[in-house]
Amino acid sequence: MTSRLRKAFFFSLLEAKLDTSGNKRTTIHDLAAAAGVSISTASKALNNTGRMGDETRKRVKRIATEMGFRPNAMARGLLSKRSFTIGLLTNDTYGRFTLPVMAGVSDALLDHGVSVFLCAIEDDPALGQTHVEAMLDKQVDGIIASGKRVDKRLPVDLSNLQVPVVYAFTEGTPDSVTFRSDDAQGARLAVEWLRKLGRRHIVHVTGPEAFFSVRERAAAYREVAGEIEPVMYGIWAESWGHEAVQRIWTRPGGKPDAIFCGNDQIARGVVDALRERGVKVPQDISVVGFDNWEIVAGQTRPPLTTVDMCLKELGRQAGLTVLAMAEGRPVEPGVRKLPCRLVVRQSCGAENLEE
Amino acid sequence: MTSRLRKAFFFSLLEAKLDTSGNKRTTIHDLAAAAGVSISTASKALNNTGRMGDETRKRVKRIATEMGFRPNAMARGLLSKRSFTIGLLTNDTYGRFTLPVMAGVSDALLDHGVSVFLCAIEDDPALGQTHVEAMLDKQVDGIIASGKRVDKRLPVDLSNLQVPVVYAFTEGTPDSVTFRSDDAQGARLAVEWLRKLGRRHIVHVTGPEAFFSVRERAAAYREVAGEIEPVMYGIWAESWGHEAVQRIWTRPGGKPDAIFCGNDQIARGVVDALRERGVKVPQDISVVGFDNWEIVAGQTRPPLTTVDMCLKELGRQAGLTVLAMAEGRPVEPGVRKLPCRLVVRQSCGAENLEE
DNA sequence: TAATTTTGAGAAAAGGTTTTTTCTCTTGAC
DNA sequence: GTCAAGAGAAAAAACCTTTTCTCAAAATTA
Repeated sequence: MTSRLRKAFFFSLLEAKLDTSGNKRTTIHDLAAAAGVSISTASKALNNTGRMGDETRKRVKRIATEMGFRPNAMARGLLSKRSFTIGLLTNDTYGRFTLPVMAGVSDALLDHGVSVFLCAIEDDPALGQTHVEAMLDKQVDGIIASGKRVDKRLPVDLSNLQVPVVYAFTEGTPDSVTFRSDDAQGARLAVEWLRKLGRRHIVHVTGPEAFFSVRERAAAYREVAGEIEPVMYGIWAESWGHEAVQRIWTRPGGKPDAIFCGNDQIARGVVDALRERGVKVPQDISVVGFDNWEIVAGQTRPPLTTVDMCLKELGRQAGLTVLAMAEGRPVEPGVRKLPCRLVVRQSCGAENLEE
Repeated sequence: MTSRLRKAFFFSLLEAKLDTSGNKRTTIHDLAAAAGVSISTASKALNNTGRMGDETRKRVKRIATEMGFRPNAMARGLLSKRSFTIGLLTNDTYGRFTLPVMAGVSDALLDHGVSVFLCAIEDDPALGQTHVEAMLDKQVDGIIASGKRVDKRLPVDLSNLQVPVVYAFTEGTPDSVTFRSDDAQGARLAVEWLRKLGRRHIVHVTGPEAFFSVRERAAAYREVAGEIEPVMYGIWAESWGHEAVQRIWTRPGGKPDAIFCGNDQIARGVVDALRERGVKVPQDISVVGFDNWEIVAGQTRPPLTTVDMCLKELGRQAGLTVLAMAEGRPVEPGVRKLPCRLVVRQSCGAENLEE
């Protein structure tokens, strides 16, 4: 029996004895004792650092697995000044935009061992402040601010924090990093698709002109729609889709052969109103939505062809960026527009028309 | 100049000098130096523990505020073995159920300084395992498992964890604490409301019989509906609502004067189908939904009267419970059913009928 | 063979806080 | 004038891990 092994034996007895007192977490101390090495050697073995015999390293790793040892993140963080934690701040209570963003962030960071605090502040500055302070107390490595509108700030000041901040789908401060979708490109995608299908008279029914996204999409529509009509601004609701159809069909003049809607809810209202009028979608008219909100786009009859803003990808990039900043890697400030993609379902009649 | 003040002066100079190197966080050490007291005194002053002069305590607190000192959660957690952090595990990607639960949890725990990790595992056992391990690494004080169905387990084993686990809107292990809504009571609420409005012939159109909630709601329907018809089981989709109306109106026999639907989507399908048939809601027939999913219930024409499962309250209670367990307070295991409430909108014609 | 390098592994410090223990005064009583 | 009590505050230990430093032994070179 070598000295090392004897020591290991002695320690494991000792530990076994102590262990009866309570079911404490196994620490690196226990691991070192069980493996018959010093704490430092155990640490180095696990982290693939330092110098030691190959056999020692393997043995420590094996025993660590057997014991189910997992290093205490707090002790580790105390030293490294990293918590491997970030905060996701949002004022989107429905989760329409935040959940996909969250999924992307989480997906990107999980591999790096980073977990995400979700903090929903519902346009309440006091609540926002409280959440931010809680996050700072928890030593988050960074914060992602997310919203439901790219031209509105969150009701909380993140400008002088000592942790990196990235904005995703919400307006950021001038010198910050901001991710948003490319609304103009998305709108072009939709309108060009309609034109490719042979549609020539395209109407744009959308949300309030006060929204930046609305203006961007409208500008793109005007740019590529060919035969242009005044953009119909309204609200983000099915009822507006209904009303818009009502207006179009009661006014004099020709009827459109396509309607490009500002979001899926409006599109759904439009489709329902058209059906009630006996206008066939997609045979008589094509309708395209925006957002790809499954629950709306998928349940519409027929299911909506719509523009997807790839929010998960947006979240992924925001996550990687805030991580890079937390690790001190240089990140260029500015607004990054991410491309949208078109999701083809049946409201434009692609299959029929392409044959 | 007293000794204490001289010391404070010396230290603050020293600190000022050191501070030029980098913008480190102010620690309790800095605070103690600035206040001219020892670290332990500073700690006790802030935590209202120990003995010291009233003046000293106040001075330390004042200086702490001035310096913007916030204790390092990791150092604190290392000692107290509490991270003031819990994990919320969910497989509900839409967030239909999880977001309200999350809001409640967060709301309940924010006052206690506890933050929430949201971990979305999409029915992927490997992903679930990874998230759970990440949470354990981060030393969460507890875990809330949440789902989209009360009779299904999350695809991850939480039974032998050394942290407390509470189940919310998902099935738990036998000896665990589980929160769920009282589906039977909710269904009774709906049907009793219809009867109170004078409806006598009530049909129940609902989701798949395999769902426990469906069976509970159906049983309650049979119990209080008076004139009973066979429950119409189907799927959770608008299309099923359409089809059900089609079936009811094409079969021989009298037509119902009320339809109690298993969820809001089905109810919406029903309402739309009725309108298309020229049957007036709520004049000719009352429709009531289940879930109170704003985006569906509110956009239906007319807006749906529906049963709200009070998921936020459910989350709140789950949060407080897991906190109690984390603090070692005794918690009785078992299934806790929380009452639902009826949200009256216009699909039952309450106003008209009550006059 | 003596001197030098390499290898393997332990000791110790650091990180920021809380808690327990210890120390130093002051004050009042005998 | 000595003691005891007690207040006020400092010192030290503890929490768990990583990292740097040190040291002994083995291997290599001169």
